[in-house]
Amino acid sequence: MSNTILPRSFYERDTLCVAKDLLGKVLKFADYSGVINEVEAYIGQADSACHAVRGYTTRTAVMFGAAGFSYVYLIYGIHHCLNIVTEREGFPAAVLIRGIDLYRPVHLSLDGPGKLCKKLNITKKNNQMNLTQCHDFCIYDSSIQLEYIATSRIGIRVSTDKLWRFKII
DNA sequence: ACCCCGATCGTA
DNA sequence: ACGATCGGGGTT
Repeated sequence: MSNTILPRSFYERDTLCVAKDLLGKVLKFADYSGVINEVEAYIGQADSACHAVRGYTTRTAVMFGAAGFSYVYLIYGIHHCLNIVTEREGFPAAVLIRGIDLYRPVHLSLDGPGKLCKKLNITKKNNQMNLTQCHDFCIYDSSIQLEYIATSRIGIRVSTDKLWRFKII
């Protein structure tokens, strides 16, 4: 398993490429490590499902910022969701981490962005953190190459023609 | 100051 | 397939 932290240049690319490439990579947060197995892409103001569709606001500011930063928000008043900002500065986009196979400190399949954040104790306090410079919160490179499927995004009632959810099979 | 609704989850 | 749930983003 690689110990190389994915650099800014990894995230500062086309969001669909970043999303697919994140499959099989290792999410590290505090004492937790797990292999990413499901993600979704949210891309720019032309994507009506993207939070930034209505432009620059307090909440979406981080999506307009530098790639490789976390975007954590509360959904349904209950669940937190973890995203990683992508693309160049000024272009709002991110990849939602929907599932990981946790292998440290315990083996556990975490399917669903809310469950994932709850188990790892990721909340808004972890919003806007730089994932490219610290071993406490980052994503490690990996040579794992796996097949995946592309589907429409979960819980989204618009743009269902966009197959921007990617899941390892 | 307040209204509205959602990038979910668990149960059926 | 569907309803519970409620914090906070966006607008007044």
